[in-house]
Order: sequence, then C-alpha cells, then structure tokens
Amino acid sequence: MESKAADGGDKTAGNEAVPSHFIRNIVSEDLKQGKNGGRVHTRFPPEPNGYLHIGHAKSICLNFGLAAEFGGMCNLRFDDTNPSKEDIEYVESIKEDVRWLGFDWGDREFYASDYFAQLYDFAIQLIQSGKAFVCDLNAEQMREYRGTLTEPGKNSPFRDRSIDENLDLFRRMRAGEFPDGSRTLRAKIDMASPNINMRDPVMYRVLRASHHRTGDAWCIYPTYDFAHGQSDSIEGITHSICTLEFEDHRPLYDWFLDQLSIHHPQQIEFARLNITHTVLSKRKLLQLVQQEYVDGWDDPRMPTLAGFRRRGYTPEAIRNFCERIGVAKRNSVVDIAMLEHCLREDLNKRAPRVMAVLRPIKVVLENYPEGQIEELDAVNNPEDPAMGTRKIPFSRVFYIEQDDFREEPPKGFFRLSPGKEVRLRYAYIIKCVGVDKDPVTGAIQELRCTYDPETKSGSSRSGRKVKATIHWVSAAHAVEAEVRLYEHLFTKEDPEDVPERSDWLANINPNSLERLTSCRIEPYLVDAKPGSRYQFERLGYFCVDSEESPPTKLVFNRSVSLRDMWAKKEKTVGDSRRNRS
RNA sequence: UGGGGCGUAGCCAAGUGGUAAGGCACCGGUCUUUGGAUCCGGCAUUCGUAGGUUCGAAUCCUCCCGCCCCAGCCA
Repeated sequence: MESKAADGGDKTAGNEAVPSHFIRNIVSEDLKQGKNGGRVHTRFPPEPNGYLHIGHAKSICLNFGLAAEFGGMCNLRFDDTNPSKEDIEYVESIKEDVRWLGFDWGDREFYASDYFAQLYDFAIQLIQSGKAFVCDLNAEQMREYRGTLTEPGKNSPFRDRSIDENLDLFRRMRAGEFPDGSRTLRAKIDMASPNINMRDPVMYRVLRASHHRTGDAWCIYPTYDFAHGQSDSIEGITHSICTLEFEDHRPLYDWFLDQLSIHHPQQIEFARLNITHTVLSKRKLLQLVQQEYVDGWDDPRMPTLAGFRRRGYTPEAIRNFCERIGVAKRNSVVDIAMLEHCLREDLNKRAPRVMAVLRPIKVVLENYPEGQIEELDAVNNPEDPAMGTRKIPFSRVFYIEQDDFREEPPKGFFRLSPGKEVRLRYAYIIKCVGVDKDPVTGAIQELRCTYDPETKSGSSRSGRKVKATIHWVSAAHAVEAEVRLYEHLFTKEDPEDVPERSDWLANINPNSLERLTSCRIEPYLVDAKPGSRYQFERLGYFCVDSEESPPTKLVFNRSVSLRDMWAKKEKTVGDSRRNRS
C-alpha cells in the first residue's frame, strides 16, 4: 500500500474531490498532536463464520484505506473466539476476498486464537487484583440476576469468593473439570450500572468445541468483550474502528485495558452499510444459501464479495462506491443505483464493446448477394481509441433483437417496423419490407428486409440519417451462448417491508434470474476467458461466468444493464395509460 | 419509564457562529452510427419541531418530537 501525505481532506475518487469524514479527521488530528508516536495502525477483524459482503467492504476500505493514506499499517485479524460457528472455509474465502478487493496485509495475518495463552494470563491478572471472579450461575440464573433495562441487577452470590478460590476454580475450568455452561469467569464491575454491558460481563465460558486452529487445546474460550480490546492492544492498534452497535461496549473495552494497564487503542464507531433491494446480515445471507433461494455464497445475485466478483463487478467499482457513500454515524440505506453507477462508470472506460443478440429474430436481406461476406471494421471502445478495432462478418442472414422490432410501433419508437428504416451498427441502413409468420400460431418467424448499398458505415457516399442504430450478429458466423440476466434479489427497497405475519423471504424477487439459452454473439468472443468483461452494445455489461462456462458453451452474466431512456419512457407512458383507464 | 447514539433534498453526505459543497436519482437541453457515454442547465429561502442567545444560528442554549442500538456463556 502506498503512503500519502497525511493531510486529511481533498481525497480524490475519480476526479471529484471527496470530503473527509469524522474518522479521518480524528486520525488526522491525533497525528497532528503527536499521539501514538505518529503511528497509525488499524485492523480489519472479521469473525470467520460467513462470507464477506459489501458491508465488510466498507470496513475494509476504511481500515486499509486510512492506514495507507497516513503511512500506517492495517492487520487482518480473525476474531475467532467462538469455535462453534467458525470454519476454515470462511477464513480462506475472507483472505481471497480482501486480496481481490486490492488490499495487502503483508505478514500481519493474525488470529485472536493466537492470543489465547496471553488472554488467559490477563484473566489471571484480573483475578489476582480482585477484578474478576468465577461464577456458578447458569445462563438462566445469570439473566435473572442481570436485571432489566430499567432495573438494576443483583450481585451474584459467588461474587465475593476469595482470590485463591477464584484462581483455583479458573485453573480447573481451563483443565476441563467442569461441564459446558456450568461456570464462567466474570469481570467484577457494577451490577447496578445503567449500561448493561458493565453488569459483571462474562469473560470466559466453558465450551467443548473443536477450534479450527487450536483444535481441542482449550475448553474455555474468551468472549468478544474480553478478547477484542486486548487483541487490539497486543497488536499495537491505534484506532480500533467498529460499527455502531459496539458503542455501548466501549466503556467495557476501556475498562479492561485500564485495569490491565496495557496499550490503550481508541475505539471509534461508524454506521454499518445498508443497501436497497438486498439484505446484508450474515444470518439472512446464510439462510438464503442454506434454503437454496440462491445457488451459493457466490451466486451472482448475492451481495457477497464472491457474488459481486462472479457477477462481473470490479474491485475498483466497489472501492469507489465505498469512498462515495461516506462514513458517518447515521443509520442509512444507500440506493443500490449508486453501486450500479460506480460499476458502469468503471466498465464504460475499460470494457471492450461487442455485439450480442439475446432474443434473436432472423432477418433476411433480400437484395444482398447470397454467399457474400463482408468484413466490417468495428471500434473496440469509443472511450479508449488505444483499444483498437476488430473485424465483424456481415452477410445476407443475421439476427437482431426482438425488442428492436415492433409490428405496430408505439409513439416514440424509432427502431425497426414494417416500412421503416434503421441502421445496422457498422453496416448499412435497412428497411423492413415483410414479416413472415407461422401460419398456425401467428408467431413472427423472420423479417424480410432490403439494404441500401450506398449507406455503408464509414463511406461518405450517403448523408442519410436514420433515428436508430441497432445491433446484429451474422447468422452463419454467430456463436451460441447462454446469458443470465439478473435483477434485484428483493422486489422491495426494504426487504423487511412486509405485511403482518409475513417475513422478509416474502419479498424475494421470483424473477431475479432469467436464463436465455439461445443467444447469438459475434465470433470475436469464441475464446473469451472466464471472468472477462464486455459491453454488449446497447444492452449492458456482461462477464464470462467463472464457474459454469466451459469452452464448449459460453455462459455470460449480466453485471449491470446500460441506462435505457427508451425503456424508461415506454414504461412511464404505459403506466400513465394504465392509470387513465 | 434506564443507558448509549442519530435527525441537512427522494437516497447518501459536507458543513463546527458569517448567510446550505459534492455524488446518486430525477427533469430539461446539447451531441451521438450504442435511446450508452459526454457536455450544459435545473433540482433545500432552509437544516426534525418550538422557543431563546446573537448584528448574524444547520452550527450555541432549552423544551419537545422521531428513529436506531443494548437485558447471548454471539460477534
């Protein structure tokens, strides 16, 4: 990661100046005042119990971004203190995703479990100073003693055990003498605290679960509250950035560090990301996967980084998105259109253009010589001349998009219809002179057209203009492909917006995936590599699926559609017409 | 009715006593062999509400209203 001047504001994303945010201001101010000896050291601390999603990307960009910006470092630390939910599969995927996003933790790959021995010693220290005790209350009893939001709790009957007894009991907990859940080690703070987290919180529980790293070496595990701050401290973290729900834990975070008199990082909280038309909680994402509403964690409809990657999103687009949405303490829901915009903006500059017909109608050019083939020049990317040109074969029979023909064109439709003309991109102006239909079903079988030889693209012989240019693919040269179109996973902006006695699953969009299996793409793409991204002209950005696209049959995922003024106009015209009647 | 936070446009979000940045969305127009992109213009007389302080308030003070989080031996 490169280091830049530590000057706070005026960071750029694209070409726009992006204002600073409160966390950047805090770090900047700390540096100015010489805190932490001029060091900035952050960490990204996921629990390996699921795949990373775009909400994590916000945190990753924040933590790694701040470190890079101020010449500091950012650790990757797995917060693996609850073996019953965690798995090595998740740590692998997390590493892959952070790397894919473009960040590098160097040799600083840490695990809270690396510190189990040290944490145990810290616990002993607290017992010795009379600040922790072993409690025999079971979970239910502990709840009763805890009190409620409005009533203080009561001291545990075991709170006043002697230091020696506590030491002995804690060692025996660790030695495996007591069953799961029978005893806990608790901090001795204040059962009457208005902050429930300070009511003698649990530091250790007895739990016989095999840990993905430490195996069966331990049968007691530290809780988040006891492990997190001390892990931060051990690693020399300066700014411990987490989400809003931990605000109430900060006094406890500070308490442990103060009692232990060890390096004291500053915890800073920000609002987690929410996005319209999707869910962003591990629990719900897990449910979508397990109940097979989607195809797995990397289903292109999933808001996971693995899903976005397979969908064709670029790390740059996601990073830019994270920069643009800002960092604040206000709970908010970002419009998914913002994310889509970031992808289009990026791909517009770098994706080669290509022609593909998703829902083909056959067209025969009656006045074009049979057997003749022309090689037409096509620009690979009008935004970037350096990407060069390619040849596209043109012949008498080709396919166009069903949407580009209307037998009875509505007002404002200026594509092909009987007697009307359009330009074929990079080729000629054609006119529709006939429509062949199945005599039984009435379905359109093919269009009869004629072309004007004077109108070839690039030639100056004709100054003729037509209102529309459509894409096409020569029938004889077309490569057949499958294209998967995706829509939002949920029909409502807020998936939780449901009628009484229904839940978020009721808002799953039944049409979030559409598979088109007889698409025709230009031959230029026969050898397209998995993961490569293209713009299908006039349709959107697509990438070759990295899982199911063997050489024999190409499978494309639509990453995002192009903005479509006509579709929008037609929809609003349709809506107002419907409203009038 | 306890504690901790947060209220600036349809959605994000700057702003920290000197007269409301920027982005997304949306609406016009320009240009165009992608109804794409680009470019240009529009989009908060007002910052949850009501008072107060001040020459001057989104910024300071007070009341009120609304929303979020916390009663796991999850993180």
